[in-house]
Amino acid sequence: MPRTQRQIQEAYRILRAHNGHLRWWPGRTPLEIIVGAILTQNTAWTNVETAIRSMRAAHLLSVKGLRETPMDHLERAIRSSGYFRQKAKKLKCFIGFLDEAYGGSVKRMAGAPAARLREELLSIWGIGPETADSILLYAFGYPAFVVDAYTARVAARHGWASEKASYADLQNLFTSMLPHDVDLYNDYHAQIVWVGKHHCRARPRCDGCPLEPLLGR
DNA sequence: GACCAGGCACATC
DNA sequence: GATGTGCATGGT
Repeated sequence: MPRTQRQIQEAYRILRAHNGHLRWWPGRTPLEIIVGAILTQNTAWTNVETAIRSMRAAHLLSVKGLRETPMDHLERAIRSSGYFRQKAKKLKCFIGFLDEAYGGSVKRMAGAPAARLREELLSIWGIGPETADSILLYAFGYPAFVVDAYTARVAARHGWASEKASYADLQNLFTSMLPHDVDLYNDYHAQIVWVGKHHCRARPRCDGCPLEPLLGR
């Protein structure tokens, strides 16, 4: 087996043994996961948690609530998540699509084929590849491997990909090296975020990183 | 007070 | 296709 494939598989074994299954996504319903996926764009999750609590208190965590609430009210509720005017618009755009294409039913949407869903999600203003794949994987349970800034960093640090690899490059890398398994994709992404937060930052703290033994091999 | 955080759209070359 | 910029809050 090639070095890169061996390392990508070994990295998961190490992280899984270190952390156990991380049980992502931290959201109660598919709609809440979709909302979280939009709110966490380039934003610390702690800020998103505050926004979600505030939305719940204001009864905005439902299709009806999101559809009917005035823009300024929604903006106030999600203020803590940053870019709140943009994100309020993004949430409204998603609900607009959901109403138009699936009669406002998340459950009906979840039944559509994955390839069609990805195209549709990407056509919605404010939803790019990472958000689309997060929704496919964590809200709808399709095997979409999620790539984020941490994925790029970890892959570059370990020599699995070039530093300027595109989103599609990185996604192809992992999906070609791993079994196509929803539960594996779910946890692998969560584990990469864990490594990113604790070790593989812009200024990496490789000392004590469970993946340190892989470096230089 | 800089720097960073589970991106994306848009303008410009 | 690659590169630059605006969007905004809250923690370190």
